[in-house]
Amino acid sequence: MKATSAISRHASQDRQASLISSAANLFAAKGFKGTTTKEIAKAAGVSEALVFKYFPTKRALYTAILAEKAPLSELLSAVEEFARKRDDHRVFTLIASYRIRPGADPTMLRLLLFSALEGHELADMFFGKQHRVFYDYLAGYIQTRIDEGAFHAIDPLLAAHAFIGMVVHHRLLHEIFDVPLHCSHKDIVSTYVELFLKGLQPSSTDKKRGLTRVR
Amino acid sequence: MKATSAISRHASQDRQASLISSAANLFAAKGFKGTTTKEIAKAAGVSEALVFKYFPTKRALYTAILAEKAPLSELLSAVEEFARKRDDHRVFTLIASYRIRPGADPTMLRLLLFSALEGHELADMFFGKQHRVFYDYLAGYIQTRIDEGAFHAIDPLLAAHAFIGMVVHHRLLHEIFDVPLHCSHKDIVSTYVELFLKGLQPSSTDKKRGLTRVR
DNA sequence: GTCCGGTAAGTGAGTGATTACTCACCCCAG
DNA sequence: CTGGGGTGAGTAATCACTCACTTACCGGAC
Repeated sequence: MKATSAISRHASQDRQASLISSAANLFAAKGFKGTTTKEIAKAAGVSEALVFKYFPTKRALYTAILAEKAPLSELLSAVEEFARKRDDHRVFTLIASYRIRPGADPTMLRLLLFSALEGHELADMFFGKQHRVFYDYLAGYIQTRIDEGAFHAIDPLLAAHAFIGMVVHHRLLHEIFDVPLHCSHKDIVSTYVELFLKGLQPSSTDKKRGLTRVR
Repeated sequence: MKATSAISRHASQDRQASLISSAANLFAAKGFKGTTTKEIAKAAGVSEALVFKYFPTKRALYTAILAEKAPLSELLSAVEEFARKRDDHRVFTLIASYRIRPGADPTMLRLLLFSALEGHELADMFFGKQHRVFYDYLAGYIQTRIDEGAFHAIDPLLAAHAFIGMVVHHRLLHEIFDVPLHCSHKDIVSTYVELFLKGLQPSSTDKKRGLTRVR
């Protein structure tokens, strides 16, 4: 009551943020169409009318969620450090451990999938502009290792897809389809990394021929 | 008009089937909540009221879609033939080529994902009872190859997840996220199969020790 | 202090459109 | 003339969104 002006000087921003996070959770849980503005308001503890004071439409609230989500930059810079050292295991372990964010946040995978399925622009913005960079980066790293002869000749983008596919699929099974993990996360990561790196080992014929197919 | 009674003696069954397929397409495209009964009726070329003559509720129509979808048995028996011959390449190529059905039908992946996200029982029935058998089968095959010393010691279920993950992820990117394929389907399959099989090759230490970890 | 006025935060009670679903009725083959 | 396939015109509920309105808070004028 008294300290209101000091503590919540930016009350409107707080409201906006809490609306966004409430909405993100609900959209992730039940989809855009499956979530009502009344529910969002209730979850944020305000009246439905107020939602429309902050966001002109339900859709605007939806797209606003985007701005809240962190980019991949932190992960990429961490990965780059190991990449510079040509430490394959660390590079891929790191990537697998981060489990191909959206933010390691379990709601983001659902949100992303819902967006893609429902055909919203969110999927394009999120996946197209942020996530796809990641695949390209990984493919680039694999390409340089191929050039160095550390990996055998393979389509690097396909290899990147394969690795991320293994990890993401596991996350998908676990988080979306409720398949229980039958071993620890650490075991999963190390098994996948080893399997993948072994699959990329240069074959004897490659070494002989010095083959490095470029895409 | 004239031959109606002869040709469509089972008019009601035809109607039912066309309603189911129309509904399946729409649910796959826009989700359960995103599809209206009016749209379904229009797509099937009947009045909205008729929909409710055949199915008591929208949800009943949804669950009825299940019965229409073929089980995995054909794929499994084809795979089993190669499995008996211990022809790893053929086994995995076949699996990858079938692209981990639902029926090679592109709508089924969307339908399955929507179901899982929206939390319908369809996901449980479809994935739980049909699809999961497939993972277990694959894991079983991998286990026997490990026992024979053809593959190195690895958690077989994890390996099965990894392989199917690679393929499904690719399908996901392509069909759900509209990522263009940058090489032919055949190339993708053979690359993935080779990568995977190479990753499973027994290491020299395994051979020496005759290691076959069982889960 | 206190009174004023302007402004932003917040709401209850709607609005028209859309939803899943119903019902009285029609049509026509047997 | 009867019964099943088929429909137009509803209905109550719910939806996203609006509006008239109250309350709370602020900086000054006196």
